[in-house]
Amino acid sequence: MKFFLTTAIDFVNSKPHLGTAYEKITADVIARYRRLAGFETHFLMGNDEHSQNVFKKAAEQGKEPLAYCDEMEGVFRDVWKRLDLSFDDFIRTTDRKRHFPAVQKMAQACLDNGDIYEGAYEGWYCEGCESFKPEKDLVEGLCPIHKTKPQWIKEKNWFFRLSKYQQPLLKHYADHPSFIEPEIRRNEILRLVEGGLEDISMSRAGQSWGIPVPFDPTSVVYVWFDALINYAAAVGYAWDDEQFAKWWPANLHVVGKDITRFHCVIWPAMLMSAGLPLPQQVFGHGWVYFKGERMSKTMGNIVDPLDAANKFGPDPLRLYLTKEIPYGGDGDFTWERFEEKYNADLANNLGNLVNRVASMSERYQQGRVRSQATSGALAAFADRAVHDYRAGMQVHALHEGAAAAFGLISAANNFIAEKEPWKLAKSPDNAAELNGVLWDLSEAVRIAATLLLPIMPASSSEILRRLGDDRPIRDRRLESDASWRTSGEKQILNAGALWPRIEAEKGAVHVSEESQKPAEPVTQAPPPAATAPAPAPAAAAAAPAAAPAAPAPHTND
RNA sequence: CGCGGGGUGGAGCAGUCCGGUAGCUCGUUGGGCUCAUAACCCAAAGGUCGGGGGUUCAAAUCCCCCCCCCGCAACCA
Repeated sequence: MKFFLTTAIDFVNSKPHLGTAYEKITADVIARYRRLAGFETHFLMGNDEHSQNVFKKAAEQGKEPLAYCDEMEGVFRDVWKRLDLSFDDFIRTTDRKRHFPAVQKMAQACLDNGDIYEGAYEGWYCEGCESFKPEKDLVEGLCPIHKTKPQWIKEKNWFFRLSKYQQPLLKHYADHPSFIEPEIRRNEILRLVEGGLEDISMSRAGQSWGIPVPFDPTSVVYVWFDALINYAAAVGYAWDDEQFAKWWPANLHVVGKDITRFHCVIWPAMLMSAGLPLPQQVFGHGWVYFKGERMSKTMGNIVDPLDAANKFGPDPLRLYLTKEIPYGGDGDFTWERFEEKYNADLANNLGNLVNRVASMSERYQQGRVRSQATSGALAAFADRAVHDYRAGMQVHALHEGAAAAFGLISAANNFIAEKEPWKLAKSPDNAAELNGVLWDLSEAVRIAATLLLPIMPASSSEILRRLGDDRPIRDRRLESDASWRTSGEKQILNAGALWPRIEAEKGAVHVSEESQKPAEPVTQAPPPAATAPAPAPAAAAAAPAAAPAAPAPHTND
């Protein structure tokens, strides 16, 4: 079984912020889950470069647009790498080998199918904004941003006959109820399409930055029409039929809720016109707000995901974003809450559990724990947790998957209190029972860590390593590794705290102060180490320690 | 009649589609334990589920009305 998923490609006129990272991280969790579940998985990400904003930004910096984009690719890849994203491919819309031919082929295919025609677009055009302004946005006839009078201009445009696809789209939605998820987005789109569709412009005249329209060299393909095609372009459309046949159609497009309409309306219509199969599903995730407010550059409240990743490794952030925000809905991020969850879930529960189990194993049995044939209540609990986890993850209820894993962790902590191994250790008569308790605990931890591999790859690998299993992530499978074992033995390593508590007087995570300031000219240097709290270096050290087990992007675990 | 999201114990949230003892995290209080990262376990206090009306044996959940909060120019997931 194959699974091909994508994220939206990003404009490169600014570096990724927490919201962008949220989409990539959750998509990565899905991708890693699919691999763990045994799917042959292809996870695509990329950059969207043919935007006038990108063009302008490059000009501002006195750079050639392409050179600027090359540079930004490095910036993006660096962030993604530090967040431990396991994408298999990264496409850029300036890719002349893959993307250009795909866009041109699809444009031609739509033309050949009679869905593209020449027309004129006219309206108020603001030169400062380089865009048309709807009448209602003008303030006393002037552009509200530039305070200048826009010109009424008429521009030759090629139009895509979107209106023709209203009924086919509605039929597709009806025939494929899970095409749009979650349900709320589906309802929005249904209503939108039921209200009627207008043809859309798919070209721009007189611009140089873009892909030439194959049947009109004086125009370039409009950035949205261009961008959507990346999904097909990446896997071979127009340049490798065999690869394309293997991966297309995509199983899942993960996108933000603001652009679901492009993916649920325009993109499927384009594919229908070009005679290609439609993706299986589009998932429109919600926004992550910062202290209840939308992150925006002008507000200056952009959170840099690397602020968290640099101090604690990517995993606490990955956990927060998947576990604390019901996937599909909006969520909120604050440093206080991040810290709270770090302490509760990682330091107090999972981390401490690993520590107690390892410590007792070492103290009582020199780290050697042998299997026992009979499995008790904890095993039954683990089975249920795995079941709940799969049920959640399969439908992208990532928060439920995470909760299931942590339910098992909690059960294990409970189990310790109930069995009181330290009492058993007082008499040799109880040796067998003690070993049994430790075995059960090590199994529960092993399974919980396995379930958490997609969410916290490096940390989970490290936990598994301490339990005597250092196989790479790519060799692990839910089927075999998330089931309770009744044979074998483990050599358990007691290696110290994975996540030292943040004992903050008002927060060790005080990069927050920086993040709240209005955006500054770009600081690409990591936050000053001097502000790091005492425990932080240890925490940071813990994750990197596991780094070798964490595959770099492109190596596809 | 603009659109959408939301209003659930002190804080932050889930549950609402498929009505039936209101659940989770944090915090508070009391107790337990000592393997562990002052962590862990148990118990308790704390809610008219925004307000009103309706349907029902039964409503946070379904129907109607009202109130309040947040987004809806652009960059932006």
